[in-house]
Amino acid sequence: MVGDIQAARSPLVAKLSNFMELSVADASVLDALCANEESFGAKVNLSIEGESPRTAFVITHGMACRYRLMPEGNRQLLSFLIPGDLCDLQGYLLSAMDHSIITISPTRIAAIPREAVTDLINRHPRIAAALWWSAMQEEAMLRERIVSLGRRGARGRVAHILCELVWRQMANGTSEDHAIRLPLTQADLGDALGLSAVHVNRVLQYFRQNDIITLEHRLLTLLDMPKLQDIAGFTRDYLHLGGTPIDAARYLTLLEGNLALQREKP
Amino acid sequence: MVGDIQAARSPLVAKLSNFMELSVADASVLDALCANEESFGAKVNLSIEGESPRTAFVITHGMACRYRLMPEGNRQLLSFLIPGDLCDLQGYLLSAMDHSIITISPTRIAAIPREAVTDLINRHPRIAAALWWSAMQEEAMLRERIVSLGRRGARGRVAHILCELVWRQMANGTSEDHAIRLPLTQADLGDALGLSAVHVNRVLQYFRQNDIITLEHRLLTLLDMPKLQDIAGFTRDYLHLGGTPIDAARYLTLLEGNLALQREKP
DNA sequence: CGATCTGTTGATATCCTTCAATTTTGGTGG
DNA sequence: CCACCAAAATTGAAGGATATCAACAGATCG
Repeated sequence: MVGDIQAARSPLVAKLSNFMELSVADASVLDALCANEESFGAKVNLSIEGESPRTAFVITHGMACRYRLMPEGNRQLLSFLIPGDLCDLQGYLLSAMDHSIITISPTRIAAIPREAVTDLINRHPRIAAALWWSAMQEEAMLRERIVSLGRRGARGRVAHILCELVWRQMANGTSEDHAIRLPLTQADLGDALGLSAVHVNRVLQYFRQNDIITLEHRLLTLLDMPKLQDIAGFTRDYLHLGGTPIDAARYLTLLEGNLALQREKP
Repeated sequence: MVGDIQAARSPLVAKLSNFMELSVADASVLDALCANEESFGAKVNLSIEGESPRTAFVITHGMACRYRLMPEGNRQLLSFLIPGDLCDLQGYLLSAMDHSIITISPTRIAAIPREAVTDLINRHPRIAAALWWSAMQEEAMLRERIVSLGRRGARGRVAHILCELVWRQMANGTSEDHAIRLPLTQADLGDALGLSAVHVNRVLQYFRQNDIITLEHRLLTLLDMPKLQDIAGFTRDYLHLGGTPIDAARYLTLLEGNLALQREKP
């Protein structure tokens, strides 16, 4: 389900296609969401903790992250946002952000008006389901990070996040064969993994010396993905890239049918 | 917004009332969800990693937790589930659980059929919004746990989780004045916080010796909540207990109006 | 009322941090 | 295109927070 046909499509469509076959109509609805792009440079705050959330948006290019600033001045990165990621779809329900979002590399995002979200949910049950799937995937990634921070050593943590980023980029059609652009500094990785930048460096050295990865000029290549996954204890299960259960698919078809019926009536 | 009137209500209604004033009709719709209770003893698995998710459910009594088992045999607890918590509302979209759920103390849950969820979303926009709010709160708690594991020391972690549990129980009408039932062992706390049980013990000793808490016979009392919150760097902001932004409330009223109009037509 | 969890305490080990110095890389203006 | 500056990466040494091991005391439950 990963890669292939989606490669040509927008990252959003490619990503959601991992969940479920989308019709051409569905795909164009999704692509329409990405119409109004805005560009930002690196290290620009898109949202700030305490302020009210910006409109929902999709990442179309580049990379950003959610983070929290601690009283002592250090950071904790919470998640990375890559093309195809949907952010804060229901954010308008909250009065204040509980964390901030900042771009890492130059990034483009497309705002999604509140009404568009409501419309998708009311009139496109299949896409709505895909959005929920996406939200559940995001939650699963947060849980996986908790597992990393709680129970994996430094090597496992670094290995795991590298695997995750590569798999995510394979899923959104943005990677070239186990190699991805990785615009993160070692300090960024440390802030994401609860490690010091120095220690991240030593772990990366170790991976390089054992021919597991190369990482230079912001380009990461996994030379030995099985080994890296083994060090991480990585399974891609939590990304739920395997498609929908049959009865869920049937249920969605049923909902679509009901909706068509309703529309004919008046 | 916390406590008071909700105390008499079901935990679910009490919890969602922190987000938005609910009508009597809304409350009875929610209470109807809790109709079919099932009882479980302590340490009973409600869901198992790899198996297909059970129907969505609400916790009505007791306590459970989500967790992952590591290859070496140790556990990482991911979140605690307490009365009023909604679980896996859209779970039927996934083919396999990526973690397990186990009861901690004897627990009662009420299954929510898939159709009930769809119905809420289509016909009760206000309740649907409350469900989203609840989901966003859950996500925020996961992020906060990441912050704890990544950037807080042992004392901060323990302090933080205690504060969180107390605030959550205040929000669902289950606490008595800074005191709550805490059916967790020190090993459980360690598994949740990425600490050894031994170290959790030492931290608790420290809190007791400094008259910050008492914890005996599974009853936790915060003697000095400000101090504990200070040690934790705890703010309740991320729980979003402060109510809806005005324009979101207006928007929900608008949606309800549209819906009523639609219903009159045929 | 004995068996088994749970909690408590001390001693030792380890992984990771912090600090500090140096090199390398990357970006920017002349 | 080169010189220069700031940011990032690298390396070594020393210290600290927490894990692990082990033994015992207390609580809980059939």
